[in-house]
Amino acid sequence: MFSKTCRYAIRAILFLAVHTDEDKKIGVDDISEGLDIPRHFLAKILQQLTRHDLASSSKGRNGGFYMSQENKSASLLRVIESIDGKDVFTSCILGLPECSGSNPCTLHEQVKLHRIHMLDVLDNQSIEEIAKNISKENLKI
Amino acid sequence: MFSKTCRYAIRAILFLAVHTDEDKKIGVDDISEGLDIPRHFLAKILQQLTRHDLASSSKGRNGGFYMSQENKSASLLRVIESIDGKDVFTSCILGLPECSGSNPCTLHEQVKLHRIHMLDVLDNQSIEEIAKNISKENLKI
DNA sequence: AGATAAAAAGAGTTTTTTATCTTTTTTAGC
DNA sequence: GCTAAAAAAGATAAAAAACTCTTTTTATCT
Repeated sequence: MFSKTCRYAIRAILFLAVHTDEDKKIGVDDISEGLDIPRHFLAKILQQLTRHDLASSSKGRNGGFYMSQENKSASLLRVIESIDGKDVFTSCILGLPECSGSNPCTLHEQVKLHRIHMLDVLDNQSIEEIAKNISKENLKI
Repeated sequence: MFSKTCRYAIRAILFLAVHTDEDKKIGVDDISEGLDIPRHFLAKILQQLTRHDLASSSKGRNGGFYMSQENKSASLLRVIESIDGKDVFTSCILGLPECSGSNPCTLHEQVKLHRIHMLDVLDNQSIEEIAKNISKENLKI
């Protein structure tokens, strides 16, 4: 479904959403340990996410990564799209370049509903809401 | 969603289902041309599919690939699983090894329905049925 | 039997993804 | 100003996926 990088990104974002805010930052090492994701690779991903305004960071002593209130109001879909590309859920499932509603591939109609549902799940709730649910239900990240 | 190899495999299978049967075989070159898939790579994929009994082949002069009636009665899910592995639709969407119903990850419940629907679409119709629909509706492969 | 045409098998190569290592820049505290 | 601690950036390495080329095996036709 998603690339490994993307799965790491989702988990990192949710981890940050649960554990940080404007006045509670956290370093790559701690995130890496908490999620069991390779340190340096994770650092690259976090850089990418902050560049895309999906997370925040501050350099220097007492610095670290965190999610601002604004960051937390975004949807997971934006995270996914920033890593795996805009068209993960819209491009043809068979990889045909000119597949569309008017010129559909075999699976086009059949997969349509499923994708709409998936988009719905990923776009119609904020990262903050998911984070609250994680804390409440004690879910794994 | 699926690996490139898997998408090629699906298309090759559907192409064979539409264009061949026990007495009408077709060579790799023609399939490769018809679908615009790299020849040698496609050959490997077809070998893999025949080894898994999802397509058939005969060597030597007048040989080629084809789908037997039995082959055509399988579902696309089997094709997908034979290439991308058994657990494309069952493994954790975040890649967590021990994610399950009793010990779910954040997205587990939210994605569950969607996956069941997808499985349904891919498992509850035979390749033959899909092929007939392709011919009838003149759909792209 | 020999030639030919096909898939099968094996052995690369290239590209992309994933991961690591090193250096630079920035900030805070002393 | 100096030091320490952090992210940012750059460069490299390893692994996996995608793709290619060559040889071998098998069947058929003449």
